[in-house]
Amino acid sequence: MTDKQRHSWVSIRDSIREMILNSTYGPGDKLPRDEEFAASFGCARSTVHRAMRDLAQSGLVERRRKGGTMVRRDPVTRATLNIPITRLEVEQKGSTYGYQLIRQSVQPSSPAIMANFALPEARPMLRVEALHLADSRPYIFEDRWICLETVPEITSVDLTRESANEWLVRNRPYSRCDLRLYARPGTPIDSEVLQSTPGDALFVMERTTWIGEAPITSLCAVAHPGYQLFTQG
Amino acid sequence: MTDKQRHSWVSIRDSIREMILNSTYGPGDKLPRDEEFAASFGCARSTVHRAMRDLAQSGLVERRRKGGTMVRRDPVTRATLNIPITRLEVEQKGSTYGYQLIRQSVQPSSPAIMANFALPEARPMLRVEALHLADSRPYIFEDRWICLETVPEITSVDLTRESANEWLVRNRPYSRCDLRLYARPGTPIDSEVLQSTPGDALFVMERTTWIGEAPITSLCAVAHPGYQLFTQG
DNA sequence: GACAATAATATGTAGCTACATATTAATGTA
DNA sequence: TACATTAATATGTAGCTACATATTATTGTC
Repeated sequence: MTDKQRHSWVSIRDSIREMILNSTYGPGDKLPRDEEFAASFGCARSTVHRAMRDLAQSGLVERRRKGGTMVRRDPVTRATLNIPITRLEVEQKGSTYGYQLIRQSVQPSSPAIMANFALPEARPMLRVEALHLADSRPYIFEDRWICLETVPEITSVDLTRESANEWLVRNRPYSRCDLRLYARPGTPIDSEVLQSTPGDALFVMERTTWIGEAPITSLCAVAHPGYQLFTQG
Repeated sequence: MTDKQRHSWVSIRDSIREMILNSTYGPGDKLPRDEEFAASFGCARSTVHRAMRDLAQSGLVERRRKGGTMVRRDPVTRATLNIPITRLEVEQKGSTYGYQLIRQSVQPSSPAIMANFALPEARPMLRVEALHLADSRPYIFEDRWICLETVPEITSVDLTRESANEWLVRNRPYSRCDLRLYARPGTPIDSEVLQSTPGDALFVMERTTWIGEAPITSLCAVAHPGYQLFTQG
């Protein structure tokens, strides 16, 4: 009974997950308290806690203080996307990276950008349009807005040499990042910049970041036709 | 000096992150050992460990036993996608969900599917083509292959009533999930099923799952024009 | 009965110890 | 020198205690 072998939190997690999946506990059910699980498994509460944290993070259960742990009624697939700096993404594929600043200007934030940041009123921003190249061919076109109040130093960065993407990633952490992915047909402007056919299906990534409540940057990145985004475990 | 206030792992994490970002420690640098950080912060090693785990998971640092902790040379943006069951996604938007089985047949896995699973040879699979509807309008069309060796029970499920999506999520856990996202122009077949214009830009999600080494399902989900995928914190 | 104050409860966190594990560095031997 | 053995080291995990925090249930008062 009280075998003194040590149980890893991974095995405890898998046991609990197994129980949920073979319907010992169904969707919406309340699971036993951590302590009870610990007693039944013959391990410490901290080990069960570690396992439960993992299950909660992966979306299988939901935990609330005092409320206990419940099996989520609506299981979700959680996938982690790794979005590297574009230069590294290109180089990792064995291609030569190129970068081209197209336009740069100070503007009040557009309504769309204000919406992304949920700002009630316009703020002065630096708008940077730039093209990333792989082997001299257009790879990703980005239209980026940088909040000058949050990142005043950006004005003294030479964006013809270093991409705003890279500078921000290396110099500005963010505490929140919203991502939106969709497809849209290429406009004539797209096709000019990306050297693609108008009407082609283009993959678009919109990314908005904050540090605390302060907006940092919001960008719309349009990839060349054929671009794919992967998950990686 | 030795103030006995307790430090939360979150504040420790933020302090370390701050140091990395203001270049106290630069990309590629080796960070002090956990114990040293603990001593300098005046907290326990376990607290530093907790903080470090979080930084490692978010992609800012990399840890190796004995090797120590290093600031990643190539910071990545890690975003977690929540992919709910399609029915719930539709209902959450306040729309009425509909489901329609289009075709279903047992086939040996196609080369493309074998590639997704990295299978050396074909296996018998159930291919299910189905349409998810929102307010009676096409929402997502999915072309799914289910491995019959791993999921033999699927043959006894009435897929005209319950979607394979839902049944699998509720009954088959997976240990690995590969995701691929891209845009492609709609074919005449797409436009027929999705009632869209041929050549329209369509958002495609390919998802392949395994339990252990055993393949479960691989599917290609094509969304209606205008579909967007979000992250959620 | 309505509502505020209080107690009970389950998870969350911090700190400690001890040991496991992976990897590098040092050492010994042919 | 080459190679296997051993030691050293930093992170990873398990177990314990104590306390914090959020939320629910209970109780008391009007």
